[in-house]
Amino acid sequence: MAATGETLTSERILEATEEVLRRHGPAKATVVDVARALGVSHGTVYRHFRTKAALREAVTKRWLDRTSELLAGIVAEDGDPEVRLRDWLAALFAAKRRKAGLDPELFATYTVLTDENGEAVADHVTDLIAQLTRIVRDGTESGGFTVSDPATAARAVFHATGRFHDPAYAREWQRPGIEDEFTALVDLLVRGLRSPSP
Amino acid sequence: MAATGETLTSERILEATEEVLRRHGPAKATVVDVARALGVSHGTVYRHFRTKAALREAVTKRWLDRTSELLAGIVAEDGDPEVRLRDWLAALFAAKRRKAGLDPELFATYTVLTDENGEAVADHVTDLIAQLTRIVRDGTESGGFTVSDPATAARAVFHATGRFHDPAYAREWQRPGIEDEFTALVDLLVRGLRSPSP
DNA sequence: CAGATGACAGATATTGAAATCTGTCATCTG
DNA sequence: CAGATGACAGATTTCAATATCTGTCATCTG
Repeated sequence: MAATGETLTSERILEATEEVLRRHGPAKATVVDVARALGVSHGTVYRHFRTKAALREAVTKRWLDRTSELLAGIVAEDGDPEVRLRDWLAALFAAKRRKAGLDPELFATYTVLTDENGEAVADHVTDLIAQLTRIVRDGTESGGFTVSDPATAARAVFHATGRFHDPAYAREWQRPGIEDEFTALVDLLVRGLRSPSP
Repeated sequence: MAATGETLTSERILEATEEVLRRHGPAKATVVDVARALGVSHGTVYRHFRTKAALREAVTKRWLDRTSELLAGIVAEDGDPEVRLRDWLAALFAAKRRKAGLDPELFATYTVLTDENGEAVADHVTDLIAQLTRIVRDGTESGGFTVSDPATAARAVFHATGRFHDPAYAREWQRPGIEDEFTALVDLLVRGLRSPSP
């Protein structure tokens, strides 16, 4: 019997799971904990998610999607593609750095989750590169950028800036001078995109 | 009493330590193992290295230095800086990828060692960026590159290519298409370095 | 009868006692 | 006496017993 009067939805299970992960961390968060938090038996949770791994993957996807949505707004703007590219990269860096700085434990928890859900991360990366591709293509069509293959260039830009968005580098995001390094790299990449063909 | 007639040098201890690490892996390699491999008591090893951590750090440095020396050869060549830059980056990628592919366990062992010796790695990175800076400066002076600060640009290039030399990405180095990604990124960076000032 | 339950088997994690290792140092040896 | 040794204390790791968890399913309930 549920402790609240609300219907038990997958959505509510995901919220409870996030809370349990926040409280106990990724190593100790169990399906039993999630069920207890919801006031149901753990068998009920398994009615909505086939396995614990599937539940954790769903939580991971939700988390990644929040970032995607934030950045999609910048892609949709109209304005100078170069400015949008810089804004997009800066927003990605800022979002990650903010999360890592604000609640390092929670960030570490999600880093564990992303490490164990390679496919969800790959999808997310595909999504982000598609967003970047759109900006680069806009820049190519409006004449600011001179790349032959926007998708390839976008992929290169994404991976080149990994140091500023890959959680593996989170430790470095607190260091002084990191902002300047970010700016120097983005400047170099933008110069490369604008450069007259070789 | 040593099993061989040779004098016990720090060098011989380092060689034995590498062998023990290769055989037992980073988690199980002990100072006692190293002493046994040399036919001496473990107290003797402590006469040459104050702690186990210092011993492992020395092994790590040796390993990193081998890569530095390899690349220093390319820096010293004379020839088109753009070509040297491409060669240098390709050599770094190839060396890492070769090691990771040839003996994944040993590579994993050294990845653990580098993870626990942040300072040695930082020195190594400083060294590599200094090498890159020399190439970029040459390119600037001979007119091929147009950057205002070669050291900053070199740092940006190094970090931009992290995906192709940071052991954290070793898994991706086996994937098809990785060569093309590498080429696309290096092309973009070189275009950025050559680009007329903004 | 749709949805929830909790007992259950096998897998995984925790725990605490025993074994091993690290680092020191008084002693030994060539 | 420079260099090596091995006994030792405290720290760390191993191992096996114990507890908890995951995932299933026969049963229950509104």
